[in-house]
Amino acid sequence: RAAVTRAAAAIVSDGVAVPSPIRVDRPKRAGQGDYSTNVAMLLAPLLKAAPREIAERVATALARELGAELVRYEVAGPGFINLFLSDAWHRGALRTVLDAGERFGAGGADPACRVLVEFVSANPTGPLVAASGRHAAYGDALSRILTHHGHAVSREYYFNDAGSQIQLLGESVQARACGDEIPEGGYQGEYVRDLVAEIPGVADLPVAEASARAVALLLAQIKGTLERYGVHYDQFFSERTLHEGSPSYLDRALAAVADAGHSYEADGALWLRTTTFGDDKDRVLRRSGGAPTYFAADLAYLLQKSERGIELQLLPVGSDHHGYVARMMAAWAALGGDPETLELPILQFVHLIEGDERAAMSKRRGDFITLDELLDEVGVDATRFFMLQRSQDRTVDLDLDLARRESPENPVYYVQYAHARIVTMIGRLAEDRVAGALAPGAPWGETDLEPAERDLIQALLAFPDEIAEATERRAPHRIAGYALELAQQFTAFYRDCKVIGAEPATVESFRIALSQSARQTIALALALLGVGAPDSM
RNA sequence: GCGCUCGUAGCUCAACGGAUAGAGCACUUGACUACGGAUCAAGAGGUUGGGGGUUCGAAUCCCUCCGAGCGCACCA
Repeated sequence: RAAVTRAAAAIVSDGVAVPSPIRVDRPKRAGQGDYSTNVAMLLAPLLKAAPREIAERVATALARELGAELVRYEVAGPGFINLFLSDAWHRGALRTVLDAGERFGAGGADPACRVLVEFVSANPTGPLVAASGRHAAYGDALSRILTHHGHAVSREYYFNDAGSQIQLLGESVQARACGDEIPEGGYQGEYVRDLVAEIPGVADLPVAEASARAVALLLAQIKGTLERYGVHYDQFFSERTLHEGSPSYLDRALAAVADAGHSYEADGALWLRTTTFGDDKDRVLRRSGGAPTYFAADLAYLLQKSERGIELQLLPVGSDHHGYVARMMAAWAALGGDPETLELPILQFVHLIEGDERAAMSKRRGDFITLDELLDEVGVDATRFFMLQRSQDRTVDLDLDLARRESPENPVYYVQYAHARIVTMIGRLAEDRVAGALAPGAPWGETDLEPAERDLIQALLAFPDEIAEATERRAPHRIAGYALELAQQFTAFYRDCKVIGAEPATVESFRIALSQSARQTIALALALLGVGAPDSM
């Protein structure tokens, strides 16, 4: 890509900027070269010349740039330049992959910045439900990808430990303990009974105390589930702390929006004029009864985060909360925040399907499948991969009967199998034989490469672009798709090219190195998804 | 009614301005004395919901219609 950019710059006159998103892609169809670029078609309007004529000029300049590495080129279609690269170029490329090691594809962020990913953040009024598995897998994988890309990422879980829902939880537990009817809108799940057993004398405690004890127990349970799922947080942030101190963050946030003239009193309540910033209607900050709303705490939390020097906040929310996006963006703007630094990706629903039935899920009714139950049945790796393989803006239908059968429906097994197979194969070789094959400057032969070898190298080289794409689109599913494609490319290579015993020994060395690079990159991609790369299955 | 998101192979989805729209599952046919058959090869399967526009080029961007999901509290 750098060579193409230089070649383009060489043919434009001074002062003309080369258009920035120059594409250098692997063509979908065979016979269209190893790589293909659209640069001539981008330059055509600027240079006021026919794309194919420009393509010839760029290609001539490119041939000088690349020397013998460019075997030939052709100008095709409306003005694509198809590039055919030498085997030596491919071998050199493999060397860079191998030498990069675990850092392959890393550090592309420019500029690198401090990012906060706040995800799941389910209130501790019950166990995590299966659908939370999507949020947990998404936030965690996104964090891993952003980190690999070079950003400094912290992960946070914001939990509500104050307010009406929490009081309702305490009342529900006490009602259950006394055998009374659960209050209107209260929590009815079996886990409420468990809480009664775990909090001795709960019926006689003050409600606030009962609530606090229940929250502590449920939060510990949630943390345990997340640990099991392989999701680690840097901080669990308590809403209550935003109300504490004098002045509290809540006080300061309210003062900040008041000073900026964005809040007003009406009907006895305090309102934030979110309509100034594109929201449908203004929102209440403090109720006429005097109690702050949850939204007011959101403002306080935004203020608290902005004081930590965070440069980008990512706050994935469920599609049922999408109405939240406009008001959060408005809140951020009212506090003087830069709209570029707050993003709320929307995650579509997970539907659990059992037989023909769509399982309804309600925490309050206690009618739900927990994430722990899902993990018991399906396992961590398969659950994570399933949750991550689809774009976040698609709903996921999770068929429990299918998942229980460990059917090949979930391609995670295919990817893991490819990894295990490489480990076993390389394990058959003596350690010094492998070390020799991988060593810097090891001879890898000069015979013609097989098509499968070139394809596999090109698949490996696509990884850094996939990281960049997944980062920009906040789209971990790109990595899941990549892992699958890479595993398929390796399997095709493995079918066509014998590794152990290949003649001459330099070819064997090269194929050992290629296999090792594939193993390393499959493991890396799976690691970004939080999925294990087993040595055997 | 207003808003957000989504309509792509029989099913589940990918492709987010590039060439003749790709995978997996299911279906049909074939391959196990094999560096791991949890595999592989081949076949069949499409007016990208309809219409219009922008562009050298549109599944992708814009408009409109149709359909689906979800929102539209001084709850969270």
